[in-house]
Amino acid sequence: MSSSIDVAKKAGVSQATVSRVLNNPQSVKPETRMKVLQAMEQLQYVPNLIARSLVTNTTRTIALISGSLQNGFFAETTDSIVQFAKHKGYKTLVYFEDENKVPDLFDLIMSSKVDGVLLSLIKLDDPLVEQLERVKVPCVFFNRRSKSGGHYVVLDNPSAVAEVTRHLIGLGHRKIAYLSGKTDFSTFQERSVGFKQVMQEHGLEMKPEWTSFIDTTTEEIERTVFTMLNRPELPTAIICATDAIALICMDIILMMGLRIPQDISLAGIDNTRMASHRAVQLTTVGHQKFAMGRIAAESLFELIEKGDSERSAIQITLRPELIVRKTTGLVNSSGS
Amino acid sequence: MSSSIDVAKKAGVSQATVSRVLNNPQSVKPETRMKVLQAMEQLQYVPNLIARSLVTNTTRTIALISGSLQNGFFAETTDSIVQFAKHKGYKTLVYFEDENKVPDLFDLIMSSKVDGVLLSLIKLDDPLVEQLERVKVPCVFFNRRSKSGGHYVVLDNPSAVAEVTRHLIGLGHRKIAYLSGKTDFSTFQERSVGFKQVMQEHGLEMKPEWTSFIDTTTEEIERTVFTMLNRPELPTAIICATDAIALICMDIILMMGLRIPQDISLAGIDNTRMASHRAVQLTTVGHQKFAMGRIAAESLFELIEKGDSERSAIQITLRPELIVRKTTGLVNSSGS
DNA sequence: ATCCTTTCTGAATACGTATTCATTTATTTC
DNA sequence: GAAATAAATGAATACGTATTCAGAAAGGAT
Repeated sequence: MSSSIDVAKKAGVSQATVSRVLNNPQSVKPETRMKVLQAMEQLQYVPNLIARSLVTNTTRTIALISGSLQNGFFAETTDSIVQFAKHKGYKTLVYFEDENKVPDLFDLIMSSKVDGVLLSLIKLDDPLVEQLERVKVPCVFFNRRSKSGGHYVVLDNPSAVAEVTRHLIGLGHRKIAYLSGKTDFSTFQERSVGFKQVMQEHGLEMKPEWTSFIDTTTEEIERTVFTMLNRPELPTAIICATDAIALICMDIILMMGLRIPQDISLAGIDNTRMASHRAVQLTTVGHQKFAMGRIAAESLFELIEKGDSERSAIQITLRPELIVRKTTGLVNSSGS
Repeated sequence: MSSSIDVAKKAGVSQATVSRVLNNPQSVKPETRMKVLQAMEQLQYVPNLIARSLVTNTTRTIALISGSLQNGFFAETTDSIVQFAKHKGYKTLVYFEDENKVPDLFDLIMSSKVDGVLLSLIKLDDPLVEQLERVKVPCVFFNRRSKSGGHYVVLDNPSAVAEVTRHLIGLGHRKIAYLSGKTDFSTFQERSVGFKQVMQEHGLEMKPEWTSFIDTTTEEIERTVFTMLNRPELPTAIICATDAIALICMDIILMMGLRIPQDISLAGIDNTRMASHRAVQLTTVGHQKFAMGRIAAESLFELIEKGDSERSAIQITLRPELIVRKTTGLVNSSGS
C-alpha cells in the first residue's frame, strides 16, 4: 500500500500538498493538483483512514448495539440504521448482544473512538449510560431507554399495551394471559404497566400462572407457552409484549392443535414485517411513519453534526396505533 | 481522555512500560506493573485502538457485505457472523448493499484497514473480487461466489433446486413456475441450471410466462406473482429461488384467495427460520449442521490467523437436504 | 523596477501507541 | 566480592495523516 508520501514523491510535491488536494482541493493550484491526482491514480493510492482518524479524532463510524436479529424488530431497525448511516457517509459497527451480559461494551466503544452510539439493548439501570454520559459521546437510545434520561425515541409503551388489552376486552375476553420479557428493560417494564392498569380498570384478574416475565429466548418462550397451555384452565387470549414473542407463541399454539383465534386469541406489539404476512396476520400495535431505527439514526446524526451539548434533549415518544388483523376474535362462548 | 503518556507520568515510568503492561505483562516487574495498573484505574485509561492500529497495521475488525436484512437468510447469517466475530475478539463493520450498486466498496474496505472480508453480495464478474485478490486481504465469499474462484462456502445450488423440482414432479406436477433473482448472481445462476436440467430430463417445458428472473425487491416480486396468477392458465406449483421470495409469493397467493397447496404448491430454498414456522410450513431445501454464516466466519478467521497465502483454497460446498413441509402437495387433478 | 498582496507550497509537528536498541538494575555463579 | 548473566526499563523512532506557520512564488499597483 502506498502512502501520501509516496504520492508526494512521485508528483514532486510535499506530503502536505497531497493532503491538501484531498481535503481542500481549491487551495492548490490546478496544475499541481493534476500532477498529484495523476500520481494517486498511478499508485492506486487510497488514504489510510486510521491515520486520518488519529489526527482528526473522528472516525465517521457509529456503533449500533442491538438485540439479536432473530427478533424481526431488530432486523428491521438494524437494516434501516445501517442504510441511513451509509447514506450519511458513515460506517456502522454492530454488536448484537446477549440480553444479559453487556459489561465490557463501554471500553469497546471508547477504544474504537466511534462518533456516536445507537443503543437499543439497555437495561433501565445500566451503568453504561452514565459512563457514556460522562465522556460526552453522542448517544441515542431507541426502543428501550434508561431511567437516567438522555436522548431517546421510544413507543408510548403503556398506551400501546392498553390499546390491545382494551381491544381484547372489547371482544369479550376476560381470561387474558400476558407474556413478556423481564422488567429490567424499559420496554417490558412500561408495557406491563399498561396491561396491569387496564386489567384493573375492568376489574380483571392477572392470574400468576398466566403472567410470565421471562428470558426472551426461543426455548424459554416455547417452554412457558407449552406449560401454560397444558394446564386445565386455558386463557382465551394471550398478549405478547413483542411480535417476536407472539410469533414463537403462535408456533406452539398451532403445534398443540389449537386454533387462532377460535380457541385462543393472540396479539403482539411492534408491527413487525412478518406480522402483516397473510399466513400470520397478527393483531399488533405499531406506530405511524418511519421505522423507529430510522428516526433514531436521524436524531443521532443531528447530535453528531450540530454538537451534542447545545442541543436540548431529544425525547421522542411515538404514538401507538392498534392494527387489528386475524389473530384476535370474539371470545369463544363455549370456552370453559 | 487520558493517554498512555499520562498514565506513565502518574506512575512514574516511561510510556514504553505502560505499553508493556498492556501487551506483555510478564515482562514488567510485578511491583511496577501494579503502579501502572493503579494509575490506569485512577485515570480511567482506555487504550486508543486507532493509534494501536496505526502501528500494528491490524484492526481486529472484519467487514461484512451482505444483502438486506429484510431477507431472513441474511438476517440469520449476519447474526451468527457478528456473534462469532465478537467471540473471536473482533468487531464487525457491516454493509447491507443494494443489489445493484457495489461500486465504491473497494476503497471503503481498503481505507478502513479491516483484517478480513466476508462477502455474500457479489456478482459473478464483480471487479471487487480481483481488486481484493490483488491487495491480499483475507476474504471469503458465502452464499454467492465469484467466477474467479477464491475462498467460498456455498450450497450445492444445482442439486438443491434439482431436489425440490424432482419432489414436485414426483407429486404429479407438470406445470411448474420458477421465480428467481437475476442470474448475474451465482446463486440464481446455479439454481436456475438445476431447475432447467431436471425439467428437461422429464421432458417438461419451461414456459416463459411462468419463468421470471427479476429484481428481488418486494414490489417487483409481488407484481410478478400477481401478473402470473392473473393469467388464464395457472401453474400448479411455484419454485422460488429463495425462501425470502417464497414468503412474499405466499403472501400474494393467499391474498388472491388461492389455497396452498390445494390450488398451488410452493417451495423455496435456504431453510430460513420462518420457513419452519407452523403458520408457514414452507417446503424448502437447507443444509446440515451450522448456519452458513458461521462456517464462513470460521473459514475467514482461519485465513486471518494462519495467513492466507500458505493456505490452499477453502472451497466448501454444502450438501443440500430437502425438507418437505406443508406447502407442497399432490397436484390437484381438477386443475385445468 | 519596487513594494504590497494574494496565492500557493514545504518543513515541522502532533495524534497515541508498539517496538527496537541501549542502558540500567537485579540476580546468579565462582 | 567480582564477574558474568539475566531481567527490567527508558529513549528514540515509526506508523500515515492533517494542520500550523513561515516562506516562496505569482500577480498587481504604483
